Amino acid sequence: MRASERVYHALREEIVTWHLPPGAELSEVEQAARWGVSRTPLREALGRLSAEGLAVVGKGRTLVVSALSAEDVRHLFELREALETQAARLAARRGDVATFRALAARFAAAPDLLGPADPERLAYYALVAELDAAVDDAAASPYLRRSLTALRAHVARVRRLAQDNPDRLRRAADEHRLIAEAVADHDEVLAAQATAVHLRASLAHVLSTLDGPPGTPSAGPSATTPGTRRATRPAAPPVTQPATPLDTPGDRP
Amino acid sequence: MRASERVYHALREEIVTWHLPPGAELSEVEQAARWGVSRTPLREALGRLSAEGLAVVGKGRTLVVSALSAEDVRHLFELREALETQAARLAARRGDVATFRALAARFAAAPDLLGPADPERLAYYALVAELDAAVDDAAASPYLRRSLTALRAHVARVRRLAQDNPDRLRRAADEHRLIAEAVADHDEVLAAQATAVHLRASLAHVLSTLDGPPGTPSAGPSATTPGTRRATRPAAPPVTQPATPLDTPGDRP
DNA sequence: GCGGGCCGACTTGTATACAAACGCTGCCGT
DNA sequence: ACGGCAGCGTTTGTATACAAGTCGGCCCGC
Repeated sequence: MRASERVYHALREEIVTWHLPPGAELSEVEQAARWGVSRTPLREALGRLSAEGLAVVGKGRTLVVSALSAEDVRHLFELREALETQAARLAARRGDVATFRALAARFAAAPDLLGPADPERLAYYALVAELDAAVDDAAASPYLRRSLTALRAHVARVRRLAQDNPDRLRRAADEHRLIAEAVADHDEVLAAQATAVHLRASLAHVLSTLDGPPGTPSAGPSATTPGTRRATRPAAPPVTQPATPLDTPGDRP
Repeated sequence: MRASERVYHALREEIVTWHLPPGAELSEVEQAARWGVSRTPLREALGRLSAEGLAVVGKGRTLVVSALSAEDVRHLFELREALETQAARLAARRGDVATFRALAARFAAAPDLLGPADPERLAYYALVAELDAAVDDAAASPYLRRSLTALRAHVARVRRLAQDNPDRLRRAADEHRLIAEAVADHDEVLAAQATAVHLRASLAHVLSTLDGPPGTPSAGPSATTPGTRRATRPAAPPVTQPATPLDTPGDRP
């Protein structure tokens, strides 16, 4: 694979997973040395990240990882609603019934995925990714797909920002099931509206984990216990900390 | 200004204006020589064009100007509908009444701009651009704005592809007026729907100038005369011709 | 005669060297 | 003591040199 592409995917992954938090400086020489490539392919990678909005120019000419405030999340969901409702509408128009009926069934069984095992919910999120991919394919709209692909990186970053509790995930699974059912029924209006419903609920959940730092009520870990939030993650109260760049990965010196 | 940015804007303009038609090869060395810069900034420019979808990889690793078939136009408008209806909705929610009332009035008077003078309709299209900018500002949604900005290049390219007759432009002006009125009224639903109406009408017009090469009926140049279509433009029947790269611009040897 | 493989030229991908611009620090003047 | 300015250092922007891969054509063998 080309060096520029390899570095692009690696940096993108680090940004999405918050290993490179907002505000982290993306110095060309430093990153080039870190990934064992020259500045030329690295610049290309940074250019793509910048075009995607994952990196922005800082104070000087320095490129930094873009911020992600609560306001940014709101604005991001405004775009997301536009794109995903349209994708759902087109998928409902053109999609294959069996595909989405099967996905709906798997979402109906999704609570089985949310047991104590798999604390990262990898199986659940893989299922969500499958639905996204199926919608993209069914929509069959290249320009829309391109925009959605760029959007997904930001969405994934938000996912890591917010705390997902099992209760929310169960509700989300049902929202996804409704979307899949509507698409399978070729019901364009319902598919779009079900998508909008899901996005609004998702946004409300994300914002609730951001605005209420002490511990707003709602639901606990598994039962209705008003337990504490924000357990495993490195905690991001102001969301935009200056950020430490982290040391080199597993490359040779 | 930076060389890479200058070349990027120049190439983008050439692509949008069909001076570089679909299929035209964007050889690095050739274009670098043509614009009097090195390959490094030129590669950055090509990277941005590629990220925008204005350039795609051809058969080898050669980059060519992206095609724009009737099917592409349909797909483009699927994205456009998603983005612009949302922008209109948000603008209606947040926009300033006076601004859009004034724009509506100017669109009401738009037929005055469509006289025999100004055959390129620069004044009219400038007004449309003003409305677009006002909607973008009022929507105040950075992620959405970014996507819209990228989209506009493709839309501008389509505009040059289609033949705009005064009759269609008068109708379009009224559609724009309705959008501006709805935004001024803070009517989100109507603003989005008026935008959708305009886009569907616009798409239908564009496709009518593509699918019916001989001369479908509808309306003539100014009256109801069933005149001939396709007058001034270089004529693009298969839309995707191999394209001649055109000679160098006004740069020193 | 036709197919496969080799060779060559041209393209892009990468590395490095050079230049310019910006920020920062320290000093000097008021 | 504070503000401004100048010099320096570090950063990005650009150019060029080198490497690698690929496409096309040609030749040879079957």
